[in-house]
Amino acid sequence: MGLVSASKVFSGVSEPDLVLWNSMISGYSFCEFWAEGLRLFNRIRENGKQQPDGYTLVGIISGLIDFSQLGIGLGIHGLCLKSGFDCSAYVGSALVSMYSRFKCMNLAYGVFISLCQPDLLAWSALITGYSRYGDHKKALFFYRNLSVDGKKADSILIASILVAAAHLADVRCGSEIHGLGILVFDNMSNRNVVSYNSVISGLGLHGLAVQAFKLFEEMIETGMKPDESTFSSLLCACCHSGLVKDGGKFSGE
DNA sequence: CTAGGGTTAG
Repeated sequence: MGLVSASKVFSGVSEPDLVLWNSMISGYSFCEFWAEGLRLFNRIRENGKQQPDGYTLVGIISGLIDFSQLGIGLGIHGLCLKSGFDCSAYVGSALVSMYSRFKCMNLAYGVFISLCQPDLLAWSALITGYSRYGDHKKALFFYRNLSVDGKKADSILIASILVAAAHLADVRCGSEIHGLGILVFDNMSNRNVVSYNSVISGLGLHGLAVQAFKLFEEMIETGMKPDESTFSSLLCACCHSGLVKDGGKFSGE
């Protein structure tokens, strides 16, 4: 709805400045009209009066959400590498994020290491990408490197870390990784139902049902309202620990 | 004056 109004206003401007172009492109991207954004991008270049800048590129890149748009993304990436465009750190992070969304982790990593000073968002995009790709081990590996780099994960990144830690039930390095998940969780200031659920499911997968129940009780005590995912995780914990009777307690819910 | 990362099970 807002997009329609925006494009009406935009089309009424005879000579939009770069900020206007960029805002419109971001608007299209945000509403998943990447092709419209790309059309504007090409119009800027055809006009020749302005050069797309970092904002323009980030706008386009962030609108590419599906693997089928990989070709477009590669093309934009190529343009970024060419001189004449202002490639800020934002653009690099946006590219890492885009390739992560496409599950092209080799490409994401390639962009990541080319950044001289990757910021928290670039780290976050990479780590989340590995997690989404199913490589939780690598996600946690890079999380460690982030700490080595002297950076501190914020609440957004922690959400991904917890998911990765919860999924990693590898017996050999399980306890270590699980410890990391717990450590992150313990240091969280603002836990919510999702973060509790993530850790409860992680504990369950590691066969630590007793700890999972303990956390569940803590959750209740703090006045948090467990949801279906909480109970699902608790049931899972019972399966992994052979606690059939305890599982029965939750089945009535 | 505009822009980039995230959230639960099997």
